[in-house]
Amino acid sequence: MNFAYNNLYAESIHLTDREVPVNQPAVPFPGGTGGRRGSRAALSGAAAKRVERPAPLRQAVYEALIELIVNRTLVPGQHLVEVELAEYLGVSRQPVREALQRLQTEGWVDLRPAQGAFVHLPTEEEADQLLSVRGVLETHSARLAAERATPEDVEQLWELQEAGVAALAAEDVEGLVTANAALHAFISRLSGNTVLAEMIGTVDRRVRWYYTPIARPRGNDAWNEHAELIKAIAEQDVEAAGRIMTEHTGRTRQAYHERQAVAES
Amino acid sequence: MNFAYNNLYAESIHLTDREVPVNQPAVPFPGGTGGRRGSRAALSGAAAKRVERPAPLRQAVYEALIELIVNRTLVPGQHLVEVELAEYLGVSRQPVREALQRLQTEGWVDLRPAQGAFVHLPTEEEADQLLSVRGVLETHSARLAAERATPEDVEQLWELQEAGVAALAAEDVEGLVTANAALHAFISRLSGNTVLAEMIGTVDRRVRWYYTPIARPRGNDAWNEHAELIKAIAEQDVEAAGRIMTEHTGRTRQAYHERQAVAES
DNA sequence: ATCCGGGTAATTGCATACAGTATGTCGTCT
DNA sequence: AGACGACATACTGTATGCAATTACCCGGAT
Repeated sequence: MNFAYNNLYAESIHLTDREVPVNQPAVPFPGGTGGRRGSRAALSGAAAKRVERPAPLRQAVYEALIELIVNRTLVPGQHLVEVELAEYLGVSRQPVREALQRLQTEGWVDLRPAQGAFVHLPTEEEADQLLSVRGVLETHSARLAAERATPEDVEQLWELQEAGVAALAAEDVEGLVTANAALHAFISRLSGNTVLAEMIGTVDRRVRWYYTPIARPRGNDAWNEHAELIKAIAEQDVEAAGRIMTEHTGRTRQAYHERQAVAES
Repeated sequence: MNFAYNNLYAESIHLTDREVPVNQPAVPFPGGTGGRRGSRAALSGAAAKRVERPAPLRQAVYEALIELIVNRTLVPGQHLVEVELAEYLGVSRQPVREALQRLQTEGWVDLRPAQGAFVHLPTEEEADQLLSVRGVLETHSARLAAERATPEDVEQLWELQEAGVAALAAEDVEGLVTANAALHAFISRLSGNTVLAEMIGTVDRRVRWYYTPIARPRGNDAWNEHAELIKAIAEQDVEAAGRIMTEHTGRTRQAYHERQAVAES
């Protein structure tokens, strides 16, 4: 049953965040085990992306598990048995455990001592709180983006907007979600605040997990609001950008609850 | 050299966040390995805290490492060799590795594939960004707290305030930092948003790491601002609470930079 | 002298083995 | 029949072993 081994590499080796493969600018640190790193002056300018590091298995496992959770193969509340995951992914328990550690701190699974990992089971209250936090972070990011966006950035924003509208017209739910994520991610990057952008990244990913089911009906309004937002950013209108983003995320939050209400009836 | 083994248990077994030792309300999950849990009707009402779970070593290691980082035993940029840490803490490499995973996602260390863990080396820019995000989160939390605080809560706030002022008078830097953390943590809990509170918790802890050196000079003003903030919360004045917190965190941020400027001269 | 090369030591990454703990089941006693 | 208790099983937690990669060191060539 370990067909997935290849799959794993073929599919999810886009080592996105974290796990920095770069070598730091050789800072001479005080304590340390002993300076083992020599200084190599040249080549410092070009931001050359080091190719093909031996991407650790834990990274691949981590991403594979998120994928399995998001697409509901692993359902909330499910007990994740380490050896099962390991066999399924064709690795040993070790990288699985390391991935689980990371998944825990990011809220995807809960680790119960001596009992193991369980796919996180979000309550409606928690989802609401997450959406609330998301609103605050996104608003801040929108304001900063409005301050700093260049015309080229705005150009890119419009392109992302078009992609989203196209997906909307094509009823491409998958594409819609992706486009939405891309737009918000780009704005967060425009903010120039890396810490903020990373935080939004993880929060949004979780939001998307809870929220995917309602992406469709909200689509129309959402992308109109996106257009408004881009306009505000283009005009560097900080207040407007912040206000629109607050409303935008607020409506998303509301849509979530309405959908919940329907789902329970 | 493994005297630290006892230390480790004696000192840092206050399993704070995460690692939920509670047994969930027995949700019947669809997939799962198979329902192994029986239902026990009685005793369900009383919220009895299950005592003394076998706290995993990784948890203790995690906390020990944070302590070592915060108190500068492990200096930023330092290469953390797994077997050294393991020997020092009196455990094997395994729990160390798991702790490092978690430390990475929370920004304490950087993991470079095939090279190991390095204590995170914060740039001034990053510290600024973190302080910026902190301001936003804390402001949100202050507003929510103002909405919901009961007179009893306000009472507690004043007690925390007194503790801080006392530490200030006694020139107790350690106590000052602790009191400050306690006050902010309490407010974040008052917000009623658990997700927000947790996020503030981790952000604040990192801020404290960067910021501890300047806690003293800023102390006086900070605690005056705290008093203002509590007043606003007591009057349930949401706008004022938010504004004061924004200013408060903004000043902290400014103080950080001024201190940096001094340090570099 | 500097740059390039091979060789060596050190360290990570992964796998496996063992021990401890919790759960489920069956039998027995009241 | 219900409840308690011992046994068996499954899974996690921890330790150890092995292979692969990396960084360092030193000698030789340019």
